[in-house]
Amino acid sequence: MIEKVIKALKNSGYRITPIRRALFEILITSKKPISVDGLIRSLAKKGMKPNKTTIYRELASLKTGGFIKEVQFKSDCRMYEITSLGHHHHLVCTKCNTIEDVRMENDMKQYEKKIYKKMAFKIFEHSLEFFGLCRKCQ
Amino acid sequence: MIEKVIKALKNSGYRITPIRRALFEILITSKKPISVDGLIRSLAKKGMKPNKTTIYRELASLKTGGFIKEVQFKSDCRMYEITSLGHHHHLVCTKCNTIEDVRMENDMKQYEKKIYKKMAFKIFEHSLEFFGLCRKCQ
DNA sequence: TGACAAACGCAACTCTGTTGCGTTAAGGTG
DNA sequence: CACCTTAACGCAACAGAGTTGCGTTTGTCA
Repeated sequence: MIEKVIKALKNSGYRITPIRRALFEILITSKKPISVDGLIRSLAKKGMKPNKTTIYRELASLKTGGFIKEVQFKSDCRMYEITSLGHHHHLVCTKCNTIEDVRMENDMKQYEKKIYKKMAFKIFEHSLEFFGLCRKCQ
Repeated sequence: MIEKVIKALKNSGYRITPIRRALFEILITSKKPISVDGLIRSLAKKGMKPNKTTIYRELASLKTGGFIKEVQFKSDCRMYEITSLGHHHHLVCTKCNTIEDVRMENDMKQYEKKIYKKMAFKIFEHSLEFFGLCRKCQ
């Protein structure tokens, strides 16, 4: 998995630096959106203390490259996740803050068609987040 | 419309100050989410130059009172809209930045039931935004 | 192994939003 | 209508996320 991504990065002209590799390891094993703060702390656990500027620039670069995706939840916290996980939606537990993924694309396509017919609005992308209580917190 | 809201505010113990009244006039006539910056500029057009602290506190207070709702789109910009418009979703044009509303609650209820059955996640709230091109920008 | 540009670190900065505190004024009471 | 209480307000200082400029380091390719 990681080697596949590394290869894709190389093909896109990215250099494989220790930080970049570690960053992808974290994003891949995390499997759910992670904040800049979370990334920096995960990197610290690997013994790396990169400057925050580096992280921000890295995320911006990888985002324009299409390798990662920015997700916005309530309040502040911008979060990032790997795009290779495919498009999906999030279940955010308002109690323990864990995030689960859900997939239900076919249904959403229906919506988008309906909206285009009704309002002539051409949709390219959407973001859908659910807030509630996870199994454990109910 | 505005008088109805004013009455509801009074009933909830809010005082009716010039700024607060103007704020609701703006939110009502806007009919779509508006940013803090947008609010301050709209107030300026009415000849009011309130301190930004006032606006932030006002929005926080009205939010906990349930009179307004915070909406998060891509990137930064927190936006606010009146709750009396009812729950709905947004069509954000990525070219001209205009925002339209869509309503399709029944369908979403179906989703939430499906998710509960499948994943035992109890949903209380969701946010759904579509990004694309509006009729004019296509 | 040397050259070049991408990647990096550092410091200073910008922008959004917050906090503390003293002042003003909305609205209820006599 | 005058008075009183406290919500609402303004100001200044602050906090945190993210950005910019610039000089240095390092990955990669010839």
